[in-house]
Amino acid sequence: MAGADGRQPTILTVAAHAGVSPMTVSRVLSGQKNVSPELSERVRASVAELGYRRNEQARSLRPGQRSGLIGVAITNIANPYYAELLLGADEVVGASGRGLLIGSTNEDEDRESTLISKFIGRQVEGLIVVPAGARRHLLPQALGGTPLVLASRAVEGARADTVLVDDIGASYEQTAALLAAGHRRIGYLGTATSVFTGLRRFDGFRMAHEDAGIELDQALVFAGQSDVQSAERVMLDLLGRRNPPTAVFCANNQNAIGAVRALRSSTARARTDPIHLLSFDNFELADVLGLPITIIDHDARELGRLAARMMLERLEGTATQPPRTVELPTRILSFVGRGRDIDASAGV
Amino acid sequence: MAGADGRQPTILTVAAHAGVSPMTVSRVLSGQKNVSPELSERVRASVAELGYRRNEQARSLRPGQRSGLIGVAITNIANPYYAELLLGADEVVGASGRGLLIGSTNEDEDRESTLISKFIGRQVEGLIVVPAGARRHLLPQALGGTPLVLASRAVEGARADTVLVDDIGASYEQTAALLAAGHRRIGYLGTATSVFTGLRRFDGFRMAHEDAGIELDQALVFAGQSDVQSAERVMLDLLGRRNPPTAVFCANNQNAIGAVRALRSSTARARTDPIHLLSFDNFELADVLGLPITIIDHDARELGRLAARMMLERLEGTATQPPRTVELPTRILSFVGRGRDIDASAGV
DNA sequence: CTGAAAGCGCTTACAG
DNA sequence: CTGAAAGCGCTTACAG
Repeated sequence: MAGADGRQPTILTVAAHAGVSPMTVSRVLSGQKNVSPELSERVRASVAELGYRRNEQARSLRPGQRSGLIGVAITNIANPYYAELLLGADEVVGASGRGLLIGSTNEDEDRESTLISKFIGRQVEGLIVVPAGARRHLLPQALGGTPLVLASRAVEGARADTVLVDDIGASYEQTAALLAAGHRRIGYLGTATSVFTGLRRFDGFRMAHEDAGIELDQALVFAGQSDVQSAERVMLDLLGRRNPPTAVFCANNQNAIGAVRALRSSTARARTDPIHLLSFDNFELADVLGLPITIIDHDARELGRLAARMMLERLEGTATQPPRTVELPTRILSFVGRGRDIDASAGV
Repeated sequence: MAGADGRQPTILTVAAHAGVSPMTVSRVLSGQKNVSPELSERVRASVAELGYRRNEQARSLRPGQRSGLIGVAITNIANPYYAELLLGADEVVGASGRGLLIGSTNEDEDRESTLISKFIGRQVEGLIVVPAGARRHLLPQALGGTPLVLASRAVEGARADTVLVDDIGASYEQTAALLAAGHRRIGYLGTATSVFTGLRRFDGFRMAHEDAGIELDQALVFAGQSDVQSAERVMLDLLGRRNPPTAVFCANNQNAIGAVRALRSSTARARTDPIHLLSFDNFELADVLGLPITIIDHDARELGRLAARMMLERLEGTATQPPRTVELPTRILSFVGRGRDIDASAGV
């Protein structure tokens, strides 16, 4: 409740109301022991009556005090994958009593740079970033000592704990499985290889071909789609060819959804031979589409939790070792065509 | 870059480095005119060299200065609907130079109350909330003058600009359309009617029945599912009955997805007569499922933008009128069964 | 155009 | 157990 003058009550207002010094109020608020029960009770009553809330900005100004803020910069908040990641980070950070300052970078490095600069200006204790690129603003000298945790994508030269997904391994193994099953023409739909995960997933795809001694047909490779619409267009192109692929590796959820849309479009449905989809990332309803799909699933929320935990360990001084890189394992889900499959087999 | 003592540079560090007073540095930083070009240039050089960043917490401590923070409390960040809303708010708030402090309430009123209290302690300029309930902590006397914008759901007694979706109207009209098309047994899958949107959407459903003089079969009404799994279970129950409904109104995306899952499960697919789905909220791949679906679509990102704009208008003093309530219109998408329908008809 | 003084709301020593 | 003094990093008057 605001005072009669319309201003928020301060620690002085409370002190005057309770008839004690500001220090006593401060001690009660921070839960210190050395306050007599009577004064403590009087302060508490005044706080409640005045609707006083401690000004965290003022508190954190004193040296040794922390802002209680973690800055999170994400390439696209509205992508369900990153929304899950954010929720996981929120869980862990919130439980530590801290708050989350967020911003969507829209895969724009300049926006990311500005955002991070603002976060630091707001005295965040640490930064969790899904980096749009690998530029100067993420290097140690630009961060001025603010701890950094990178999620999903690594940045060369950054001094940062990094949480990755087993992109290369899972892509390699599942591509190898398709090749072993006899597929010889496998299409590739992914983001640009300038994106860290894009490159890694393509590398797994490429290496599986090399190791199997099967030449990769560059005419079937499309690396450059970051949204559903462009993925759908590219897939329709593939489907319309005289000699279309028998399987398609979709390197993220947006590409997979685009591929599904193309497959279910009227013209494509006339096809008789089913195309096997391999999707890196799970997506809603994948298991009930009636299409043969293999999903490389991983827990985005857990990735967010893990990133936040690594951050907290740094902040609480538990982690004094050099930056670590952790790879989250993946889980394989297989759905054969027509109807819903209950028997999703777990692997890796 | 940190100074030699490992501490961040302050305005004093910069002043000493540039050989000017702190005030001159402050003037340059805030872009004031009354500084000679020479000094201004020297200050800028020192700022760059020292890697100085203004401490926003300290700056905002002075009366008349604003924190530049907006607090956003959302029931579930990972729901794609709210993730979109958040992105819309981020767009508008970010463009105003402010930052977003966020938290997921998980539909828990206590968590919401704590979160809002923390936001206010951090001196947010305003609050954007998708309220989990309608308790004291959202009433004017609890907010101490912090402006509040409510999104998706209204709260009685709150002094807040409110952005709603046309829940009642759209539910009414589309239910009426189903009844006019001859449906007499329409199932209902929704969240609890204690949730604001849950009640409004059910009201539209109920009133359409009343006005059409058709009795609503309570045995077909399930209001209490807020996640996909429970919606799927309830839908399977409905489908397993001797006399199942011919259409089902799903009052949000989670219930619709659950319904789709149930419809596509092996046993249910054996059915010959298709069940028409009416979904309040769009969801990914709805148009390519090959099921007869009517979608009541609305733009969550625009809802987020609108909420943020209303907040900014309050903050910038443009809006001095009493709180407003705005209803966002909906758009109707119709997909008939089997295959993908290009001809989505727009309406309302 | 430039700067010395005071104070925003809080907490850290230090004194009793 | 309690409180007066000083200062965190900045900006608002006020003085030159």
